[in-house]
Amino acid sequence: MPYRPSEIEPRWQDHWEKHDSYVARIQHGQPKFYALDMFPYPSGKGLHVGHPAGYTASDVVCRYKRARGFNVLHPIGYDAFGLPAEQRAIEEGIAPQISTAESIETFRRQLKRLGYSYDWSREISTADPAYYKWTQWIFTRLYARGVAYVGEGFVNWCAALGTVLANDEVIDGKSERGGHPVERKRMSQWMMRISAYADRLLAGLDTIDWPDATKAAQREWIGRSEGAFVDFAVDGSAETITVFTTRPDTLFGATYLVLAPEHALVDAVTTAAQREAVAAYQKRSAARSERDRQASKEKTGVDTGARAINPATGEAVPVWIADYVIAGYGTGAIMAVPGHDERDWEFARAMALPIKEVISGGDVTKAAWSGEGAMVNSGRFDGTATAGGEAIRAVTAWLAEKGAARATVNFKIRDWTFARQRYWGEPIPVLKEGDAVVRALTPDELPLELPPVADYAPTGTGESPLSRAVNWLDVDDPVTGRRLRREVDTMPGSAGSSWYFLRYCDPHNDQEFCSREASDYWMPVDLYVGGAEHRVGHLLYSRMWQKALHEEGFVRDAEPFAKLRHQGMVLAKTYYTAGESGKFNHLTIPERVVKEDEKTAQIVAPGGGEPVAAEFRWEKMSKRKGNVVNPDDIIDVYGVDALRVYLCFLTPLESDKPWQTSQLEAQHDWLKRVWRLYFEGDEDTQRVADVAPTAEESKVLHRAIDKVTRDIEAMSLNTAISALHVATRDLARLGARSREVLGPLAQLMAPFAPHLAETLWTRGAGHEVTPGGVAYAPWPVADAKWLVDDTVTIGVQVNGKTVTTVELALDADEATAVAAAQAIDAVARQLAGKTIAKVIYKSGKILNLIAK
RNA sequence: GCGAGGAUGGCGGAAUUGGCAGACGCACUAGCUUGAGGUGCUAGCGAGUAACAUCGUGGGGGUUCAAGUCCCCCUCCUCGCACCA
Repeated sequence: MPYRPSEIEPRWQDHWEKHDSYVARIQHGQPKFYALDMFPYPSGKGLHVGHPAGYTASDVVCRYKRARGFNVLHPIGYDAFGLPAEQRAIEEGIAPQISTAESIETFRRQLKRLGYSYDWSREISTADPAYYKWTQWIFTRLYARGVAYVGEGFVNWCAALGTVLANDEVIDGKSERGGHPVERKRMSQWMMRISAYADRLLAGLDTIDWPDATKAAQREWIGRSEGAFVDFAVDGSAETITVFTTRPDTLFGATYLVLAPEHALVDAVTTAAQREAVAAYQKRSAARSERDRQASKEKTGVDTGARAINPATGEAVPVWIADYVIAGYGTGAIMAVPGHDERDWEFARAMALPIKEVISGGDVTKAAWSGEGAMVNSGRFDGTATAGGEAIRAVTAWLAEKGAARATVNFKIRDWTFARQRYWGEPIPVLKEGDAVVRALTPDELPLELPPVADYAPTGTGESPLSRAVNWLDVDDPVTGRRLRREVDTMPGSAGSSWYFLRYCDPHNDQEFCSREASDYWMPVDLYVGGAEHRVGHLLYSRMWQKALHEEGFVRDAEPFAKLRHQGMVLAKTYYTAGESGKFNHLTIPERVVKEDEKTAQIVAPGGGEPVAAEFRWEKMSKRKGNVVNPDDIIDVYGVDALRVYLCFLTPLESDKPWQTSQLEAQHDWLKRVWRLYFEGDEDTQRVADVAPTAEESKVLHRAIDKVTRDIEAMSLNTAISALHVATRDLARLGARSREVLGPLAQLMAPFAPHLAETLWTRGAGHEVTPGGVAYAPWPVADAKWLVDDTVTIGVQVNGKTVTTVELALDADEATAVAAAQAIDAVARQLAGKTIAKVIYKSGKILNLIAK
């Protein structure tokens, strides 16, 4: 019988499940390994092959680590709250509780079919009250610490969705979901004071093994900059305008101030004459969405009529408002130094404001000079060099003495809007009287469960559909004895995912979110694999929650994820046909592809007809583009082991993966060849025998052990598979049948093709069937004596150019090597008529003859 | 504009960190096998030549006995951020 994945795969999956093969238990004294996958959002569409790309990589590592003696925790669950289920509820009237449960069932079935070594006893769902009880509890702790607070701020209001969105849910001024326009609106909101953790979030990055790009993105997002607050007294007023600047050394060149249109002092300082123009400008700015503001870099603004005193020069400078100054950054006010800041220079030009040179080195009549130089026109500081920051320190110190400045550190990161006017999220566990929060719920009052509602549609007023749950809404509070109202906002989707890695450590604990014993043992996560799209969202929020819990002593570690790797997206071809313009921009889902070359194709459009010309592009799989591959279909034909091997082999982990069925078939064919190393004939006659391996066979095996081991450690799974290709090919050629060779080979296969490997290990190599299976058989160790040859082939160069190769004894000395090289015709030809002036010989590497 | 990462055959990609460029696959070509169920085996496959010579890792310079790898300049691509003072 040939290799039949459809028969062996379900059998082994049953075996693992029945024997709890991958259930993790705390074993003090045994090294632990915690491998985490970013848990999926269970959509109604089911899993697509994008999910297994990352999940397979972490599963390979887990299976390898078990064999290396680690106590492995590899859990899975569902990030179940979120907009899609709510949209379905609105459109189809299906309660999110029900549609989510159905989706989870589909996901669970599909994930189990993929043969991952998950500990299913730890499965969680963020929408399960037993889970979100603790999300709510953590919220109350954060509230007690003042980390969660109600703040007035500008939020992204999306009228079409009837809700407020987080910054990272807004893309190009439109909602991430649906692409609806988003505008800025002032609103009272639950916020998370992530800004208070800015320094620690920054410092922690130096302690963890994460991709550089991801660290860079987080640093950028946090946006630390050193500078100073500088006070400008408003002429003829008691008000003071404080600006933030990173260049106090340019203060003598500050020829005007600019306030953000929303700045709190605008009304107070504006003169009567300018009141009308200022009001008009403010109104216009408010109506402009972020998108509009960003679309145009053209400088606009209005003079408030006010004059402020430059604390360095004592001069009165005009105070303007302009929307190039951002209300939420720094103090929302700047000192404009047009001579040395490009934006200020442009604004000064447009508004005919004075430009003054205070740093030498450029020509400020032509452009702003932002380079280094010496201070000029700066009184006592003239001549001070700006390089090295001395000028900045000197000016700041001088002003500080006068009480007009304070050195400070400013962060770009804004507090995290922690509320949605939506139904399908965790209820925020507080009681209010009017707008005032009276108290957070106590632990024994949790979970505060989501009540059923009749209508899930946004109320449109900005209030969540929970405001319709009248019986739930108002409570006679036993603690205060007052009639109080529940918060109708719910938490954002990122709430439940900000701590799920902790719950996995202790998923059934109903006394604590996670015991210290469990988190001390399992945390931190040793390997986290997931998409790069979560760089500044989830991966930042999770770090913040961990830090907050750490601060309170609930967890030991300050960082949750010791090592992070991203997996690439699975891409598939999308076809575009020509529109009237002649450009290939019409997405067309082909019924059939007739022929195809590098960029173009002939396709038959849906409904048949003549083939038409099309171009294809590699794009992320999506239902809309008709290029989704369902793992079930692949597994039906090729088996899950082939899919796993294919996903590992196709590209390095972090690269995007262009879907190529022919490559998948090739890996399936390879597994068939491996099968034939162990079984032959229609009756599956066992080929493996108790015979001593030949030297050649040992060499092939031990080199594979060495390479596969190093590659898995480095997460270079594509090259590990290629090493296995080589080993199995060579062993087949050698006709190997020794148990001493084919047993370990099955173990090397096991992380990648676990089902096949179980069969090869037991029925093939004759090992006993055990509850844990091949995953727990000690990983083979490469014997160094097989890794080196007696002889080695090295390159022979003449004057640095490779001429040929020569086989030498490993320990051949220089004279021997030169003599051997000279005996070769090609070398002799190159050396004809010349004498060897110098010999460079690196034993085992290269021989280079310098001849003249 | 700023930040990060890239550029190697028709394609995906290898290359103990300076030492035989193109491992392993796909696609393609040829031969054998098979001749109902996504076959199996063998060989070839950077360019160029009849064969050598030769030329080849985005372009240009440099360091070195030796550069895909190190240094300088440039071009292009991808991803973040983007009027952040």
